[in-house]
Amino acid sequence: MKLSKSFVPTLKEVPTDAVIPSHILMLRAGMVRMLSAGIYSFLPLGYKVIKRISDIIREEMDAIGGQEFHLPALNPIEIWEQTNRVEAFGDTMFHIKNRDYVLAPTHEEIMTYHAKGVLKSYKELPQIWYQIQTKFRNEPRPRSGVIRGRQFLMKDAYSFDTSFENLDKSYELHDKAYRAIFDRCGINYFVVGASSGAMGGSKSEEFMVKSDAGEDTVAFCESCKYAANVEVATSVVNSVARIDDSKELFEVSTPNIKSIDELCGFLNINENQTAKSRIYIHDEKPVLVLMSGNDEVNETKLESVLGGNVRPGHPEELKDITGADAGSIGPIGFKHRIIADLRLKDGNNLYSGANKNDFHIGGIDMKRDVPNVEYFDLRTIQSGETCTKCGEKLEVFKAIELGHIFKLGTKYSEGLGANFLDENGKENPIVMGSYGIGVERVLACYLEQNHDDNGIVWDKSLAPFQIHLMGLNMKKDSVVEASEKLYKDLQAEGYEVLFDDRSTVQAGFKFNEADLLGMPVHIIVGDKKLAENKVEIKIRKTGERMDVSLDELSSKLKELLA
RNA sequence: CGGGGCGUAGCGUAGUCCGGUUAGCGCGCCUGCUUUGGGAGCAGGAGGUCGCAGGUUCGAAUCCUGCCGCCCCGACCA
Repeated sequence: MKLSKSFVPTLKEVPTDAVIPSHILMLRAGMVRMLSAGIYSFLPLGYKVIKRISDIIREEMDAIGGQEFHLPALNPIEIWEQTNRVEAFGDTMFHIKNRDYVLAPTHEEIMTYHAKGVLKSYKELPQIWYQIQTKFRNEPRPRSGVIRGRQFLMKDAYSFDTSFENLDKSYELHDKAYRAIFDRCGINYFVVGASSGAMGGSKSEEFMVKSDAGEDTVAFCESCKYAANVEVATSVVNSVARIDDSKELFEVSTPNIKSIDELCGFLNINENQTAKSRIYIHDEKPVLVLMSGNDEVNETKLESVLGGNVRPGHPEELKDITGADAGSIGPIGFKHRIIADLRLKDGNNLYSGANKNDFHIGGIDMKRDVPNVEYFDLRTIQSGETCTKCGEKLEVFKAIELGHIFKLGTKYSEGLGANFLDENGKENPIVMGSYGIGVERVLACYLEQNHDDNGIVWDKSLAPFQIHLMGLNMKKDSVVEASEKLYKDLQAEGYEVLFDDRSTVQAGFKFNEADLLGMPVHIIVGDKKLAENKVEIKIRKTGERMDVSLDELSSKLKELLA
């Protein structure tokens, strides 16, 4: 592709709306342009990379027996009503105004619809069906460029099996395929066991990339590769020590003391001598949750302990329930259910709120004074805590979810009546799995991980072009002649070449733009070296440069781009 | 949906508090000449409903009201 005739609108300056590196680079390298919040047009260079990623996905999906579909984005709303997902998605689903259609946010229903009545016999299973298409979700807040958009490209696959045992096999196939895909894309990722949530599946794994732009928070152990969403992550934590001499309860005046830090400062005590109280509402009834010191309540853990949704009590409610405002609430005299984090188990000589504003109570003995308390793991773990698997330090950080594989079970086959006949002629719902990859996210994550101050650093697997050929002074006939010939020859050898043949820009401009666009190998044709029958090669990733004679160029490139 | 910020030429911005020339600057773009190995120089030029709609005023980018859009934090995230 000749740059003089191409639409690659690069930017020298950073657009103000872009914050994270991948977004900035996609805009600066002329790969995408925004149409509206969370809605992006892919320009030729960006779309070329999207096609590379899609091709890798396609190859690996086909390798496990996947069959590619092309499905409608416009769906009759009735199908979605059969699985109650119009309600489940709520405002996240786009609705068409002048006909009863919705824009598909995913395709479980549609794939199952096609399986229904067609996959009738156990002899026809298993099947793996997939598609790589645009999905639509009315995200309340699109962000981070292409990472969270209102429309986005997704590869989603669905497996159809006769049993949960066979589903395990399909699941394993996808697990392998996903690792192959992300490896080939050059992504540095890790796999997190996730809770399967409301989808009713038994197992689920997320493929994640560490990034401050991520929306998930995960705990990761570098040493043993333990990884878990912080919502469910555990760590080795010592419980507060029990002291031999258990004091009596006593009340202390603590004017204007609200936080644990203030309390510790005021009384000159340690954080682990305190028990923080949080009031949650569950089933319309208050529950007092006691945490040690500044430990944060993990609401996901709390919900799984209590069963069902919880919400923090409103400030107005707190006074009604406890007689005090937040900051002075405690277990002594509290009339409703009390649960506490495991760290507090059987602790004594603790300080907590007195359920009276500006007072705290000391000398609390959990065994003696809070006899009905129940203990659970309720804390949100923190970076630096000890891994329960190997004893090394855990790291907690933000991550982007690139892919998700999970075992759906029969929710959709039952909802839509997709059944098959087994060996005994008995009708059973098809057992399904669901497997997604955010295609643009692969691109964004790659860029997050592969750039330097000058721009993108493409690996040959995703690079839009393998070679960036530059004719430095295109007003000199020798340079024009030599670079044009190279352009043709290299293409004839099977390389994809971006040729900066512009006569209007200077050498320095071409170098900087080449660094921004980031093709793996740059070939620089200048008149001085050409006089010696040589050109210069630059490796983008290392910055290494070498002079190569035209005779040896072909073999050198084979070596570099093998 | 809550909190914060922003909206002036393709991009980046000054001017807005305190209303008053023809809305300024850098990059980019067009023409010409020069230059040609790390984002060139000189000269000339094009390009603006100052987000939109009302209002106040002799006069509004600037003040007031409403709306729209974008970014960040939070809520949300099958």
